[in-house]
Amino acid sequence: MALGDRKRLILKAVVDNYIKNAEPIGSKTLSEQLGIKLSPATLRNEMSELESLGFLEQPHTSAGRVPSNKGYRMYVDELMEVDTPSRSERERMDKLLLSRLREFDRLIGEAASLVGLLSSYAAYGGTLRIEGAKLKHFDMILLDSNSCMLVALFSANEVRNAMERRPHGCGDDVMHRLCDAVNTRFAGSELGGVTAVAAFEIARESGAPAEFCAIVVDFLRESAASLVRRDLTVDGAAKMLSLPDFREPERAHRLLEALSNRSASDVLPAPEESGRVKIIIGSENLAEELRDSSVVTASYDLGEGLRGVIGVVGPTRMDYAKVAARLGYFMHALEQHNEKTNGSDE
Amino acid sequence: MALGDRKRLILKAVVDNYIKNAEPIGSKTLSEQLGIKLSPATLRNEMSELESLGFLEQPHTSAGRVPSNKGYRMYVDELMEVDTPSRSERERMDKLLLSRLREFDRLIGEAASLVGLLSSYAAYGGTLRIEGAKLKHFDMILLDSNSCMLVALFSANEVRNAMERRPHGCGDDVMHRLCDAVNTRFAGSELGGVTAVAAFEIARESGAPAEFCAIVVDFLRESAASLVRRDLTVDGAAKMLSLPDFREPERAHRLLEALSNRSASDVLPAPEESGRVKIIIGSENLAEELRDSSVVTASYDLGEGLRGVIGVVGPTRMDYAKVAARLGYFMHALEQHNEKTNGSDE
DNA sequence: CTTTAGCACTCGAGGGTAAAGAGTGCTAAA
DNA sequence: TTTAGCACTCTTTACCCTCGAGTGCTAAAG
Repeated sequence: MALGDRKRLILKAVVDNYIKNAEPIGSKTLSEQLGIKLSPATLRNEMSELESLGFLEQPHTSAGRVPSNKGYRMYVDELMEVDTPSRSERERMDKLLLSRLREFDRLIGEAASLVGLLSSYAAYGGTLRIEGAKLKHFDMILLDSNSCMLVALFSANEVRNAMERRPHGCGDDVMHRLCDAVNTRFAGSELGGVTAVAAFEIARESGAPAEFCAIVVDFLRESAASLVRRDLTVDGAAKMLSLPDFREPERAHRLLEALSNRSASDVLPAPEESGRVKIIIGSENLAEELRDSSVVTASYDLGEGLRGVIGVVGPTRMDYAKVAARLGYFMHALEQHNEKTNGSDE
Repeated sequence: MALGDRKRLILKAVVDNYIKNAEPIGSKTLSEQLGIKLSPATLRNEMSELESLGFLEQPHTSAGRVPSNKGYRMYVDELMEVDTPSRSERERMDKLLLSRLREFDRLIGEAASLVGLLSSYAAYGGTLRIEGAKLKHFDMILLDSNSCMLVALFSANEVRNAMERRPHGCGDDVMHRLCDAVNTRFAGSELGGVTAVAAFEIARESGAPAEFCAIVVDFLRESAASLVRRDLTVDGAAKMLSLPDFREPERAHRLLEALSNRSASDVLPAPEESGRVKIIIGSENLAEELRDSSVVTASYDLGEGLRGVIGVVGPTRMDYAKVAARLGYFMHALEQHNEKTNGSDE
C-alpha cells in the first residue's frame, strides 16, 4: 500500500489539522493550509481517493473529512514528525525521576501523570509487574514479650511487613533460629511453591511452635503474591471532560467508567522490549469501551523482574507525536539512570 | 424558626420527592403524593410561604419548587427519617471491616468507596490523620557487608523502612549500639523536635560514623512526618456522570476537577468527635467548586492518634438519609471492633 | 379564618420551517 | 492533469408557534 508522496502529504495535513482542531476539514481550508499550491478541486479528488482507500472518513455527506483508524495508523507509523520535549518539560521529568527514586511505584504513577499533563490532555495509568521476585532476606524484630514484627525483603528492594503476636514462652534464641531456618530455606528463591509442609519443617528445625511457623509461611507467601502484579492509579481523567471529543456526555461517561472500573492491566498491553513505545488506536483496543479511544504506552524493564508499562489514554484524536515523544524521553531517562545505578552497585 | 407541623410535612415531602426524581415538584403532583388531603391551591399557599421563608426555590416562574440549601439543612437536621441499612448492606460492610483489619488505610479508603457504592451514587474520599505518632521501636536489619535496612515502627502499628548503604568498616556491634542509642533516646517520643544535633550525640554514644547517624535521623524525621497526614484516594467519581444533576457537562467537569485536584483534606472537614456524622450542604462547603455539591462525612478516633474522616460527595440532591445511615453504621462497627481488640490487647 | 375552585398569566420544552453555510461530486474547460 | 463552475446534500441555527405545567390572585365556600 505505497501511497504517493502527495497523498501522504495530504493525509498528514488532514490528521495534523484534526488533532489540532477536532473538526472535520474540507478541501477549501486544506488548500489554504497546505504548503504546496493545489486548488480545492484537486484536493477533493485526492481526498475522495484517500477515502476510498480507507484512510479518511466523512461524518456525513457534507462535512469535511476525518481520519479513520487506518488513517491514524498510517500517520503514526510513517507520517508524524518527532515532537521533541522542550527544555522545561525535560527538566520536569528529570526532576521527578530524581525525587522519587526511593519509591518506585509512586515514581511510575507520577511519571504517567506528568506525561499526561505535559501532553495537555489525557488520562493515564501504569502497571507494575515484578516477575519472579526472590526473597532476599527474612527477619523478625522482637518488640516485647508478646509482639514482634515480620519483615520480608524481596528483590528490587520491595519490603513487606506485618505485626504478629509473639508465641508464648518462646525465647529470643528460638526466634533467631526460626529466622535462620527461613533464610537458609527460602532466601534467593521465588517462593512459588511454598507449601504448608515447609512450616512444619521449619518448626522442627527451629523449635518454634508450628502454629507460629505457619503464620510466618503464610506471610511470606502473601507478601510474594502481592509483588507479582500491582496496578497503579488512573489519574487526571477529569481533565478529559473539557476536550471537545467528549461533548456528548455519554461518551465521556463510558470512558471514565472504563478507566475507573477496568484495572490498568486491562487497558495497557503486556510489557514489551524495554523503552519501546507502542500506540494502540481506537478499535485496536481489546477493551470494548475503549474502542473510540487510543492508548500510548511505553514499557520498561529495569532488571530483577521489575518490568511494566505506563500509558496515556486519550481520544483517538490525541496528539500521538507529543505523547509518544514524552513517554519515550522519560523511559530513556529512567533506563539510563538505572544502568548507572546498577553499574556502581554491583 | 419553629415551623408548623403541616409546613414541615410539606417541606419533607418536597425534599423527599426531589431527592428521588431530580425534578421540581408542583402543587398538583404534591397533593396526590401527600398523605393528608389538601388541595393544590392550599399547597400553593403553603409552598409560597415556605419559599418566602427561604426553604424552597423556584428555578423559574412556572416550574415547580426545589429545596434551597436552607431547606436541605432543615430536612437533614429535623425532618429526614432514619434509613437503616439492609441486612445485605450491613454484611458487606462487616465483611470489608474484617478482611482489611491489617491494612488500615486501605480499609478506610475502601469503606468510603463501599458507602458511596451502597448509596448508589456519589464520589468518596477519606482522610487519615495520625496525630502525635510516637516511635515505638527502631531497628536495623543487617543484610550484608555493605547494605542494611532501617525499620521504624510507630504507634498504631505504622511501619516505615528504607534501604541504606552500610558504612564501611562498621561491625555488627556498632550497629547494635546505634540501634540502642536511637531507641533509648527516641522510643516513646513524638520525634517532633529531632535536630541534627541528635545525630552527633548518637554517633558519639555508639561509635558509628556521624554521617550515617545523620542519615538515620533524617529517616526517622521523614518517616514521622509522613505519618502525620495522609490523604486517601477519591474514587467512583465517574459514576456521578450518569446522575441527572450533571446533565450540564460543565458542572460535571467542575466537580470532577475539584475532586481530583483538591486533596481529600481540602474537601472534608477536620475530624471531630468519634462516630459523629456531619453533613455539609452546598454553599456551606469551603471549597468554591463544591458549592453546588454536598458532603456527608463521619469521623473516627481509634486512639493512639489514629483519627480521621471519611466522606461521600454528591450533588446537593443526594440521599442524605441513606448515606448518613451507612456511614454511621460503618463507623459504629469500626469503633466497636476497635474497642474489642484494644480491650484484649492491653 | 381557612380552604378551595376558578381563572388569567408566565415561562420553558418541543416541534416544524426556513435560511445560512460548509462541503461535496460532477462536468467541462484550461 | 488541474481547475473553475455549479447543482446538490446535509447540518446548524434561528425563529415561531403551540402546548402544558405551574403559578398567583380573587372570590366563594366551609
